[in-house]
Amino acid sequence: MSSIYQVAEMAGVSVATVSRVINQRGYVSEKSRLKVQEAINILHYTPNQAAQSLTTSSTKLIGLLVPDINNPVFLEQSKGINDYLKDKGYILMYAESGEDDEEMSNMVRRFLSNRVDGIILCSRDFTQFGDMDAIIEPALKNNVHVVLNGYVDSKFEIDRVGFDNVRGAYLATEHLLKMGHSSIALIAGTDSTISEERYRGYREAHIDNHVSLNPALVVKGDFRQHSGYEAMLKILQMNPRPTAVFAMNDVMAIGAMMALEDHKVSVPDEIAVAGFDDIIWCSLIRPRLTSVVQPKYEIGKKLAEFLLSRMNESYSGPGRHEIFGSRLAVRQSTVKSEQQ
Amino acid sequence: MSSIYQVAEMAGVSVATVSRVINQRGYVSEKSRLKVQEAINILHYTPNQAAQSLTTSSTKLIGLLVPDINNPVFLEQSKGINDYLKDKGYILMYAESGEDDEEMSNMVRRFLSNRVDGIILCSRDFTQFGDMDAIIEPALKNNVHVVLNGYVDSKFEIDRVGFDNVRGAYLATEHLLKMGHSSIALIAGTDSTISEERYRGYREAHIDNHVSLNPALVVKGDFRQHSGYEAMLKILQMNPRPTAVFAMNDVMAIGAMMALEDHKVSVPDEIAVAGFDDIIWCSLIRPRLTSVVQPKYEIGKKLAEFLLSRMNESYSGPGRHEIFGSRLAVRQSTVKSEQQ
DNA sequence: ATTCCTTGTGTAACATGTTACACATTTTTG
DNA sequence: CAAAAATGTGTAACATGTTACACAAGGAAT
Repeated sequence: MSSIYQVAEMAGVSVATVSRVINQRGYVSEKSRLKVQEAINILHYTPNQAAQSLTTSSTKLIGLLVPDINNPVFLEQSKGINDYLKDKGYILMYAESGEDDEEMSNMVRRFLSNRVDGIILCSRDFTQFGDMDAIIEPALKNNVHVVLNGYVDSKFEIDRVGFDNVRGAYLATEHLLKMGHSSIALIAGTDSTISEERYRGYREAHIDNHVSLNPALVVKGDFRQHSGYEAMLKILQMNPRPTAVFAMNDVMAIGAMMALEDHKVSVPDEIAVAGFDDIIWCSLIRPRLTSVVQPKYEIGKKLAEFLLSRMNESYSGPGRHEIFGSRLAVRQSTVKSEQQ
Repeated sequence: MSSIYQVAEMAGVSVATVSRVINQRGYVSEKSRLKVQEAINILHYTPNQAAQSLTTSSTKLIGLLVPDINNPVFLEQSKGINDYLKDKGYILMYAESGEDDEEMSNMVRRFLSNRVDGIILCSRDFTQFGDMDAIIEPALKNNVHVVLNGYVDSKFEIDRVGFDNVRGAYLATEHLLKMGHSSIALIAGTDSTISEERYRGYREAHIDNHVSLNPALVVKGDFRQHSGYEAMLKILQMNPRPTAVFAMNDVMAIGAMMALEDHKVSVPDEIAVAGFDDIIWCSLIRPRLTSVVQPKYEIGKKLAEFLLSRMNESYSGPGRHEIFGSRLAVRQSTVKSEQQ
């Protein structure tokens, strides 16, 4: 790898001059500039970011930690983050962490070691981490800002971007109730704030519409497709059988629909299904899946925006918490053909 | 950010000793080790990768350039790459480049600037780039190895991982012919080696099965969903109307199926549809889409493997070219119900 | 007792870039 | 024309690690 010294030597100038040419700063004569430029081309020289960041103490690197790159929700969020950061000259260091304290901590350390300028942490739920503060403390103590997508109780002033889960679940449940269903099974996710909030929406919609809640209708899943499938098998055994199902995320809803397909139960005529997240698969599957729309892309952008404003110190107050609102996308899976 | 000097001072030893503790190299007394460890904990110290890589000239960073993170094909490939690299201590720098010379070149430069240890370039087709060699030359000239997924003519000794497109297209076409279709429309992709090869498979299957080729049955798309939709509209206008369609990738096949759905043409009874890539969506859509299985995950792993073997110099011969074989996943979209 | 390992630690050079400061020219101003 | 300002360039210090080499001290071998 060629260094600035080699360029300087070839161009017959000092390293300071080369540096000035590259960074377009200070005075450089046209003649010197040309000679330097030529040397750079011949040597295919690129400044070493590592060395650069030693002096500037900025790497233009942002660490992004997501639980699962394959999950369409995080994928689209990442896209929002990337789009916002890209033209500001930042580049992402992606890492996948599963949902596990240990690994998360390691990746944060790895990011710090790479002296990222900031860190974005995404999770389905941070409450599961024993001590989230312990994970982010090393970053904060070293003046690297962190923003989160999700929920945490933290003693630090952290910016968070969230989503109105209560309202979203409320909308989906209300819609099902309005479609005439009075017995709506719920496929829940793992114990977490998200699950709690979505449950609360489900509950409140029942109360507001004067429909009694039946705890027996709640089946626990784990946010993954297979658990949706299994949950639906249990629901099919129920007597009387519910006429609608609300799953706490789309992936489980799709698993549920597959179970219904395998058992030749028609959707939505025999059982209506609604999901949450509005991932792209909702429009692919037939019948198309009714789902709560989460502005994933915008959430990603907002995360990036929060982070950048912290980094360039245009904001440094208490932790901000932006909550994005909900909308329901009504599709075939909840609307009987004769009602269309 | 704390540095090794601060740790050394706090522990009352020299920086060399701290370095030895961190890298577990050389002799360090237990007493010193403990003092250093404690200082590290108190300061939340992490070695600066940038400074580290100055001396070791290794960053443990691998640059990965994909045209579109949202495309399931590249996503799964990335997963394969990431899984292989992760436990070897490497971390990925993802970048998305669209399919454009300029941007690609920039990102490679950016990677070099970050002194990545190696670069993986993915593309649907490299032949579209005027001068691929110009893009990778800066890397190679600086001793940074590059591996590619796809096709290129290069004067350099580059490892490539490809896929047997001819055979894949052959299998899909043959399958359709065997199902009794003699008029098979082809939804082609953009001009590229991939398209050419997939066309060749389509052609050869016809010849081997003594079915005459009809150029009028070929409709051009661009590998994207919408173009598949449009192409199918044209196919529906044909007279006589073909009874089967083979799309050069799944995304277009799915677009085509949506067009058929909108026009109430039943799949596979009136028109059979087959795609290429076997993305996850094939099993989501109804009827499930018959598709050529590309071992995307394995391709990703192989890319990473090739790169690493170059990097640690366990291989340094001429450019290798591994071609993965094909298999057809026959699903509902090509098999009429009474034949099942 | 003398020589030779083994263990433990520090000093200083080096990796690559940025930049404050010094110095030399030119050009402009009064 | 002298003084002041603008332009152009180099030297050296610094950012943060790694590591070769020097030096000490304690035992073991001769």
